[in-house]
Amino acid sequence: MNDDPADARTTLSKAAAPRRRMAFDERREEFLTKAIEFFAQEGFESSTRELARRLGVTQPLLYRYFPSKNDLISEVYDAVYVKRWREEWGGILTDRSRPVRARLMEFYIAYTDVVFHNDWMRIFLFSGLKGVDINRRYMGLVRARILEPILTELRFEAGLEDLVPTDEEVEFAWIMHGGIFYYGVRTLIYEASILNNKAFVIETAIDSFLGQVAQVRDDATR
Amino acid sequence: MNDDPADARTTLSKAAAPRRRMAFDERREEFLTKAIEFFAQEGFESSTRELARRLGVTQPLLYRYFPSKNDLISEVYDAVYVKRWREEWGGILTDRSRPVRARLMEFYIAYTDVVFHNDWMRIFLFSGLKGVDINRRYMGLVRARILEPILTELRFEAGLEDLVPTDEEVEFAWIMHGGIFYYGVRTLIYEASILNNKAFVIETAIDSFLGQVAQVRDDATR
DNA sequence: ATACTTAATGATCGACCGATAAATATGCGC
DNA sequence: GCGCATATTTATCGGTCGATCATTAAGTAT
Repeated sequence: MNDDPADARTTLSKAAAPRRRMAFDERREEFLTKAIEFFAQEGFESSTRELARRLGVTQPLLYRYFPSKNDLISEVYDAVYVKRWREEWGGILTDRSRPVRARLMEFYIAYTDVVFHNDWMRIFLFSGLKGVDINRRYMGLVRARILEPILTELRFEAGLEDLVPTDEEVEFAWIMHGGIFYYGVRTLIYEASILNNKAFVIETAIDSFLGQVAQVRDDATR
Repeated sequence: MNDDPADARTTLSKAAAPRRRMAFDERREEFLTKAIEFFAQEGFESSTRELARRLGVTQPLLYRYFPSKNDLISEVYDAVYVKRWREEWGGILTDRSRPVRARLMEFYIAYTDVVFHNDWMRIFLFSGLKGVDINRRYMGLVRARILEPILTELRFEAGLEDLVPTDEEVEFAWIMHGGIFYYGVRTLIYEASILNNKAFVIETAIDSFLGQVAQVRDDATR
């Protein structure tokens, strides 16, 4: 339909796009930001040509900023998994001046404020299916920095001496976490949630968890 | 390394593979079964050439059995989503001669016996990310045939007259379902589960749900 | 205004993709 | 054992992919 090679940047406008010359760091940032959005939407199998088209630049330009497509993807992982992790989350969970329930509520509201976004969710699922190592590491982080601290705080609040949770407790905490996470999947990926009420889901998931956690603890340590 | 075109079927053996002539229906079945496994592992973006290589046949042969790659993928969806759904699941949940808790246990054991397989899980996640329509329909099926019946049976067991669950109850049932489902994801996709104890997870998820469902019901209908 | 640095483009390579058509050979009915 | 229907292969087409390299032009310093 349009074979004009000078028109490679935009398929719509016939006129050659003006060549905008940007500072290196600024351009690189722009590429990475758009790459997150692009790969989240289309998956990592999508082409660098399509990404360049959306950026309004030619495809070889990407290779001046990232040595290969895989390197770009690695930076996407890093920007999503590592850079969006909030160190203050740990502080919310371990603040013993407040009841654990209130801490859990505040934490999960804050956590899902970061995680319940289309690009975060989709990149998490895409990379999980690709069997990427960083994905497994992220699961370990959730366990060590979120679930185990929660269970330790609950043991402390219950007046127990041994603050180290059992595997059964951790698995049970994963069920709560998974229930909340899967609400995000249903809402953002499958667009199949009923209530648009994140706070309700978090609150009931937490209360359901808190109502049963002592039982799980006693059964395991019996 | 090996450019011999007569060697297209297998990259390892130098000797030309014997041309095995199979009955149409049998061959078609073989292709479909292997395609489920293949696309589950590698994703739907993977090539028909690679699939043919794993089948030990040439790539054009696939096109005598399926008109296009997309048609083959559609049959994969059908084989996984539709054909593996068990009609008897509904009967388990609505058998009022038994307590709901026992029915829930039996159902989720049976359900996860089907769903907690690598190919089912991965195809579900892959197709969900592709935004395939059949995926959303499946979620509707889970709600209508599993979650709503469960909540209706619980309302009946509680002696309520109105057996129609509220949106809040359905959302809460999704949390339990998601908690169980996400255990399968952790185990099969991320290989990051702690306990290899499906029954424990199902039991605690159900008890955690049952312990809170009356509260959710009362809050919503208040 | 001119020169220089380098951001950005144009052209292209070899590999791989889905799909089609012609050639081949396998196994069954007779 | 022979002939034939058709399962299977070989060859190939047009298109797309990641990546490289030579060329062009935008902005800045002088």
